[in-house]
This record gives sequence, structure tokens and C-alpha cells, in this order.
Amino acid sequence: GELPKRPTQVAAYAQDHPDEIAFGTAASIAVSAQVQPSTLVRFAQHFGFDGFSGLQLLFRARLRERTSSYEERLRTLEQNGAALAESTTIFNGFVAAGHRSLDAIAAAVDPAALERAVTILAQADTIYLIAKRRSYPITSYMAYAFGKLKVKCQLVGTSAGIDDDILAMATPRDAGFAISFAPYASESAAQARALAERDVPVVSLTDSAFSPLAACSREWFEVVEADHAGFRSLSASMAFAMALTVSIAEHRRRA
Amino acid sequence: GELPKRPTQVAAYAQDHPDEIAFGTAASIAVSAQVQPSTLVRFAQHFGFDGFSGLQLLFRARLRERTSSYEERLRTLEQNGAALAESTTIFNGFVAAGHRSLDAIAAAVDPAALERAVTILAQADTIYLIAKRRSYPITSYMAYAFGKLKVKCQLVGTSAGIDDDILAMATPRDAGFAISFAPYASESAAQARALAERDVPVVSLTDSAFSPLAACSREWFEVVEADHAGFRSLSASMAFAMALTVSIAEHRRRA
DNA sequence: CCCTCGATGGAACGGACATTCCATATTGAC
DNA sequence: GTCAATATGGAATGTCCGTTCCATCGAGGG
Repeated sequence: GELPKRPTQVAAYAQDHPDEIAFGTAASIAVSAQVQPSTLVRFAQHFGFDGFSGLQLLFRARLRERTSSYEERLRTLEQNGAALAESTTIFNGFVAAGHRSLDAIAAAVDPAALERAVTILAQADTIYLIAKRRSYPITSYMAYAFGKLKVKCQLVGTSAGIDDDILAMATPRDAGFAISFAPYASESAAQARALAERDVPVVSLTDSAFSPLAACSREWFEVVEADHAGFRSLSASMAFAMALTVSIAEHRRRA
Repeated sequence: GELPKRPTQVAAYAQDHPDEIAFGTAASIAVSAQVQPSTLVRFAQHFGFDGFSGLQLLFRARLRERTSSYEERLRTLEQNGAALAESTTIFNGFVAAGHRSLDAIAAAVDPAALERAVTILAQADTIYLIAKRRSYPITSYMAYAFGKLKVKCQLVGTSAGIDDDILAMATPRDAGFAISFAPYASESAAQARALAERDVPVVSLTDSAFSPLAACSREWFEVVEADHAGFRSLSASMAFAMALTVSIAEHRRRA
């Protein structure tokens, strides 16, 4: 609905700074939003609240629910710690690790670099997916998705022996996507380097700047998977891999 | 460090109800924690704050950071909506889908059922992992992890033809773990049912009670993966699979 | 051009709040 | 057992907050 000038100003401020509404005082918010405290009260009353405090309660409740979703749940569970079955503790650990990993990769990925990587791979004739051991499930899912999306790709690392023969067919018009985490499978690094030396562009996903993959890649991305009990969650890598896969398909569809 | 009685009481309350500390007033918190308001002030001052308000500010800041991690980030990004590269939008979508999936599975898994499933699989001689298509990466990672953990398992669905021969070797002393999502690969369902009919206990991960897997499983778990652009994230399934894998290994180690 | 009605700014008010202070209780040492 | 030091409860206090009220402003209609 339409509102007069000041109320509109308040509404906009509330949208942009919900935390401020939740935590601040009417006076402090009034200064920030450049209105009078009385305007805040009138604004709240206009929406059926008794006064500003009522509206503030709503914002606080919303904030409470937000956080109480999984962190709160974990905390509650951890309180009963000893009483919990070991499996549940482990499960919660992996769920939490997944969340943390996703947060980490969301913060780490540079949008511009991602766009460049998508462009490189979208222009490739065939995409060679290189991964061993615990990275393999990721390329395996990518291969499945690429198949659905009608993007030509070759999964490397599946059967013994013929990998290098397959990679030998790659030309500069193709591209490689390599994944390797510490301790880096030397095979993957060698294969990626071999492609790079023959001017086949390589994009990679790894876990540090010291990875051998970083050195031979046109674009590379860092993902630090939070681990639990020594095993990584793969949640973040999966999300990234899927984003890359779908983006490539989209890029091609439009081209 | 050690504290007198009332301060300890306050500390315990603060641990259990951080939101209350953040939002409430000294008076209301005093009632909830069954102490005097003055105790709260003294407690805060004991930790170097000017008064209770200082401590409250800390709790509010903590709450702010929590929520502003990924939800806030998404909101900020979405505001610039059109200006963003398509790849970044897709990437954010998958990260968000991952978070949602993890939240969903955390809420859906029954700890008791998980513990029963772990017990079943831990007692198995060999664990047969059944999955096709987009579920395959999950069992593929499980097979890798089981290998590391020295748990005997057989990955089914990898090479053509010999699957049924491998499954024919399963006895009631073994167990099966099957994953299938809609549209259910009929092969997986048939293989799981075949095991069940020969009294081989089966545990499964699927996405609805109507799944053919649910019918033939001793224990089954529901995971609804949030999707983006038609592709599921697998984040939740991965977390669950890893929890199951590690729990089984732990269970065996102690037995 | 003037009148009316809603919007706005700002001062005044009442209440609730955090804080402080002091009397009392409790603990620990000698 | 006594004393000192610390912890605790509860009332008093001064400040800040949300709210209300009123004067002024501006827009739209007659």
C-alpha cells in the first residue's frame, strides 16, 4: 500500500536494517533513519501495534527464530551430551560441518573468477573431469548432471589404465576441470599439468594455494571443507560443482 | 574459573538462554534466572564490563553476526540482483539449497532410528551399497570412506552386468544400504527388494514414504534435498551418509 | 485565495530501567 | 567460637526511554 513520505522512509529503513530495529532504541533508530521518534511510534500504530515496542518485539522474535534453527538445536542437543547416542552426535557434527563449509565457500568464491571459469569451460568442446579418491564422487555427480544437460564430458579416474589415453585426446579446444584435496593425489596433479602443458585450459577446485593444481590452472577455487571425525563433508564442494555445471549449461544455452 | 553461587547460576543461565540475555531486561532476566538484578550487574562487572548493559551488548553483537552470515549475504546480493553475473546467482542458489537441505535433514532424522540403522549395518559382515544415477556419488564416497575405515563393503552399480552376481553373494549376515530418489531407478528398488526377500537386512535413504525402498527396508530415512535449477544439492545426503559411515566404524571399533 | 485535514516536528510526561548503596547473611580463617 | 571478608538481597535513585500531546506545515478542494 501507499504511505506518506516519512512512513515510507521508515519502511525502507526497516527493510534494510532489520537488526537495528530489533536491537536499537526508538531514539537511536530515529537518528539513523532520519525521522522523529514519534514517527516511529505512529508507523507502528499504523500497522496495528500498540506502539513502537510492539513492532520491535516482532523483529526480535524473527531474529530469535532465525538463529534457533540449527545452531540452537545443536546446542540443545549438546546439552544432553552424554545422554545422546553416539551416532546422533556424529550426525549433528556432519550437519554442522556442512553448514560451516557452505558458509566458507560462499565467502571465498570470487564472482568474477567464477564467471571466467564458466566461460572457459562453456567454450570447451569436451570437458575432462579429473578427480581421484574423495574428490571422485564430485566429478561423478558432475558427469551425471552434464549428461542430463547434454554437455559433452569425459570422466577421468574411473577405470584403471586408460585414463592417460583418454586425456591424450584432449586439444586446446577442450578443457579440464580438476579437483584435488590434500594429501593431493599425485596422479591428478600430473594429469592436470599434462593438459596445461598442451595448452588445454584447466579450471580447478582445491583446498589451498599450495596445491599443485593451483599452479597449472587458468582459474582455481579454494574450498575449505569443515571436517568431522577426520572426514570432510563435501557439502561445499558439491554445491560449487553443481553451480559450475549448471552455469556452464546455461552459458551454452544462451550462446 | 570458580565463582560464587549466584554468579555461577547466572553463568549457567547465560549459557542456556543467550537469546534471553540479548533481548530481555535486567529485571526480566533476573526473574528468569532467579537472582537479583544487582547480581547481574555485579556478574557483568566481574568480567570487566561497566555494567550489565555492556555484557548485553556483547550478546547482541554475537546474535547479529550469527544471522548476518549467509542469510544477510544473500539478501545483500539479491538486492543488486540484475547486476550479478548469472553464475553467481546460480552459485548462491546452490549454497542456499545446501543450507536448507541440511536444516531439513537435521529436523527429519530420528536419533533412535539412526542408532538402530547403525547397529544393523555395524553387525554386517559385508555392506552392499546400492545406488544409481544421482545417488551413486554418495555411495561412491561411502565406499571410499569405508575403505579408509577398514569396513568391508561392495559398491553396486558401478560396472554393467555383474551387479546381480555380486548381490547374489549376500547372506543374512551381511546388510544392504540403498539410496534412491524420485524418479526411483527401478533397478535399485528391485535389488534392494531381492536382498530383503533373502533376509538380508536393508537400510535406505530416500525422499518419501512412497518410495519403493521404504517398503523393503528395516530402517529408512527421508531426506528432502532442496533443489536449484532442477538439480539437487546432495549436501544433506552426503552429511547423512558420512554420519552413517563413521558411526558404523565407531560402533565396530567399540564392539 | 482561503479553508480543511492529514502529516510532521518537537517538547513534555510518566514509567521503567540499570545502577548503586547499604543492611544482612554466609563463608572461611585463626 | 569469633572475627573479618566476601556474597547476597532489596530498596533508593537518577537517567533514559517510549509515548503522548500540541503547534506548525503543506497539500488539495472549494
